Amino acid sequence: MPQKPSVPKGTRDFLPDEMAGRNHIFDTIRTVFDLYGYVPVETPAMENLSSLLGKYGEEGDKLLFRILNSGDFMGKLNEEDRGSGDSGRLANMICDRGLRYDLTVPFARFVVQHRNELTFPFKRYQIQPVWRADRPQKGRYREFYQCDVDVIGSDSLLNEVEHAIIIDDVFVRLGINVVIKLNNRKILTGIAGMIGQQDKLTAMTVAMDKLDKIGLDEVCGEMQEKGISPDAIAKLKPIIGMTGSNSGKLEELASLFEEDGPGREGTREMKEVLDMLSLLEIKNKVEFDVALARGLNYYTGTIFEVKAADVEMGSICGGGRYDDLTGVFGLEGLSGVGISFGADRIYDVLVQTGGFPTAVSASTYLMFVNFGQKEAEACLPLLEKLRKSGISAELYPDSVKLKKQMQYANNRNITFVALIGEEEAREKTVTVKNMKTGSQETFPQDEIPKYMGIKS
RNA sequence: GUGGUCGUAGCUCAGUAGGUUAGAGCGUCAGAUUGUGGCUCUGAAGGUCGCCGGUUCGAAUCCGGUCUUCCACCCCA
Repeated sequence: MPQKPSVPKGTRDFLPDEMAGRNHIFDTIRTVFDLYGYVPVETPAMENLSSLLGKYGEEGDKLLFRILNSGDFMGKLNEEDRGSGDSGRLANMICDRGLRYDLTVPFARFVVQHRNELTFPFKRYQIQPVWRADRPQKGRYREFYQCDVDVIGSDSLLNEVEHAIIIDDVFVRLGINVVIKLNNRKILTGIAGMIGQQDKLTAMTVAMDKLDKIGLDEVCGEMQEKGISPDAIAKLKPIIGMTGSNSGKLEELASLFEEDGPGREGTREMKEVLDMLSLLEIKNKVEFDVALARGLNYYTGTIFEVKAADVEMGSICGGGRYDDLTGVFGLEGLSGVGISFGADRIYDVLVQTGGFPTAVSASTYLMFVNFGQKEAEACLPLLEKLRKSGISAELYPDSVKLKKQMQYANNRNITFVALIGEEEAREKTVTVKNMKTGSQETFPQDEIPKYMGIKS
């Protein structure tokens, strides 16, 4: 009984044409990461659940893919656990591992584990898939690639500046216009304190983050629902609705905070980052946005979010500073900052903007037609010679009709087809046809590399 | 996780008052053209109409469930 083949919800296959586009993205990002002095690492697809749970907030825990233990895991449970019907509780007992949800938390684990083998500040990049049991939508997948760069073991705001430049550099190279939004968690903390709602910080920021989407009134409405007093909302409204230049907004904001509080510190940091950035030639728009919050709750300082300027898509890059992510793994006082590029969304953006380079994916440059065992054998030394000189070449594997072999070459965008039939084999010649122009010529086999050299 | 939506040939889609053999374009394959692709012409293959069940004499069509797609919420890359 043949079953209809399929892949799990939210996952995808990638065909060669798509891979060309994806590799273009990965190559560009990797080139930039290398250029700024970051080194690559990889970590396993699965982590111990204990490393993952509790790092992303309640929502994150729900979206973790859990891996069922091997062996007789049910036999080890007592009656009460087995029959409890509490699937959440049961899952915790029969799953010890899970698929990673992002690259930052595994990296924190990695840093603590290998601290004695690393040189700090440690600048690493990591390009690997992550998994989230989210409900799929446009630009939202259950398996997708993140491209992370992080510096760990340095408090300097130079790192934030560097990451902003990396963002700009990557998107300029990819030909995507973006808006780089910046904020600082300390500013948000300061605001919450100022309006007397420290305990409602999360509810406040979650609501504020929706400003772009639902507008000021709706944001205020949501905050009211979440139990923030009307008094506090009234104070908050002018802050959220603040407009003007980055420095103007910052100054206005700073004046509202008390001298030594986190709010003042946040504005000071933000100003420093923006001032340094103004010394550089950033092509994309950099915007200080008080309403930017970001969900992951381990961020403590600067936060980043990048959106495509010309396409409606969620954020295509995001990140921030986390002061104590390694603390939970037993290494205190190590601050890090990092950003993550979402390769799959970037791909979707490029598809929509038509931004992929037009060059067709390079495949074989020259193909030998197969006229039979003997003739094919005459091609082998030539194949070898071409490949050694860096020309990608292949021999059609089966001795089938010429028409079919030509069609194959045509479909695969192969530039040259070389024919060594009975006559050519006898005369030690080869006929090379240029598939783009349709012209062909016959010459001694020795001259193939020369011919290719001239033509390439 | 909540609400909605989609699913017909490899691809893009037609096809309902429920009624014989479910169609088109593109692609594929074969031939016209025995050593020459793209263009043209001719022909062919290819479908349990997502899956399971129900209503009916009869279901691609109506109903229920399920899976998938896409969308909103939630959250995020």
